[in-house]
Amino acid sequence: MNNGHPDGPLCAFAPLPNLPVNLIGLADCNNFFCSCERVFRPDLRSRPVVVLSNNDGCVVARSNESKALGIKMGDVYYQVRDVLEREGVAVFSSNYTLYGDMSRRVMSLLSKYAPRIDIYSIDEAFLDFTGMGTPEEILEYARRMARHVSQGTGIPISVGIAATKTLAKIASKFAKKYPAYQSVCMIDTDEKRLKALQLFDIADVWGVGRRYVKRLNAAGVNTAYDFTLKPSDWVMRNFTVVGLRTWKELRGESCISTEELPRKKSICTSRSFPDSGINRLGDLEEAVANFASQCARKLREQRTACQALTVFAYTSRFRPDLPQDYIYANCHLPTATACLTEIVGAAVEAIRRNWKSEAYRYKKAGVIAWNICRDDSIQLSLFDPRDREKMFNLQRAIDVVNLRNGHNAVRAAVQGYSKTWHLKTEHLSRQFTTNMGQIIEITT
DNA sequence: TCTGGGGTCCTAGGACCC
DNA sequence: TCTGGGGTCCTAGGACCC
Repeated sequence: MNNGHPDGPLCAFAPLPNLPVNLIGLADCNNFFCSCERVFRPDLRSRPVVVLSNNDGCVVARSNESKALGIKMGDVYYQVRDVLEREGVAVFSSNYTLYGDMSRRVMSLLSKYAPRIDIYSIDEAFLDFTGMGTPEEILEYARRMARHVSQGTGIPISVGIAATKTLAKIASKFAKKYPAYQSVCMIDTDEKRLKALQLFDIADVWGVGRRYVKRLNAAGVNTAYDFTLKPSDWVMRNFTVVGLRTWKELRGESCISTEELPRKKSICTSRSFPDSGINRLGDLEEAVANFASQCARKLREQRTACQALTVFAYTSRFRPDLPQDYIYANCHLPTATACLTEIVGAAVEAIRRNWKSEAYRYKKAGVIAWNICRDDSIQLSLFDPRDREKMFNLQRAIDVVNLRNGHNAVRAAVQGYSKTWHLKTEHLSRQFTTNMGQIIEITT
């Protein structure tokens, strides 16, 4: 293939010779959060449903009926509340405990269908179908998989299959949109690929966000097909290697790896505060201490430790009438750690050091742990005054106690109990699948 | 009154070294 | 008085994803 200056579509898209044909599947749960809520509320099966973000801030998931009513992703709840009420939409606060557990069930069923599965997000996974049969066989196989997941969990899924991840994403959107595909759409020939790209808006391509769309439209690119006609050096110049990867993937050249996801490189816990935010140092310390404690727990869960922390807090940009401020504090730890007391201590110290005054109302704050390494290969420091082994044992004892008695049964004092900064969740469903006390009841 | 949370990757530019 | 150039590392910021 000449590098980026196609003479014409057919020539440009001739399949590469002598390369094995990959077939990558993308299984995507339909309207995942809404579907999770519906599993336990069959009365909602044909009623519109929406799920709200933390603090009941905005709409983050919509059932098809809600989409048809014109409810948009990201709509601000208080601005659409009247419409939702008028139309009889069932409204839920985010119930991540429930969604996480349902996700595990879906993924566990999917993993029975492919030798390699790459869980990309809470509701999506890539499956490697390469070499598992003829395209027709794989199509049938994937349809069986989709039926199995839907029967086994109550969550409907759509599957796209193609030579690259980006094309598989496109295929899955077709599968979701047109019932005739019976939940699975496969792009296995160049002819189908060209047709799909011509029908596909560039704005909906994986890896193309709002900023890119603006620039692409200005350059006359409106469909995914238009983009593939641009020369590669133009793509490189304007959209860096990131855009070039997408360009190649659309042309059928796989370059987004299907390797297993590595351990996380950063771990973040952050929240918005209800109402207009908090302005007392004590409250902010308490919130930051709890975020830090959660980061430490996530680090230990994946058996890692971190050597740097960032603590941030900022005021609401939607309130220009209030004074604006942004606290951003980095701190490095002498030795990598996942120990509650150390991480909470460092985070609280950082926020104290950067505190300005009660004139600011902080709307959101968070803690990011980074410089992460495995906990079995921590580089020790010669000048470390602490007894590492003792701290490690203490942490393990705390974890054991908390496992039996709940997350924060043993906590740092500064984590407190005041909860002035806690989330608003006025429409929370129960923890049907993870809490014996909230298990579903059948009444006759 | 009320506007989410948790990630990754890439690049530009400054600091620093030889 | 004259004051280089190339490499590497780190960080902030911008873009993207769900």
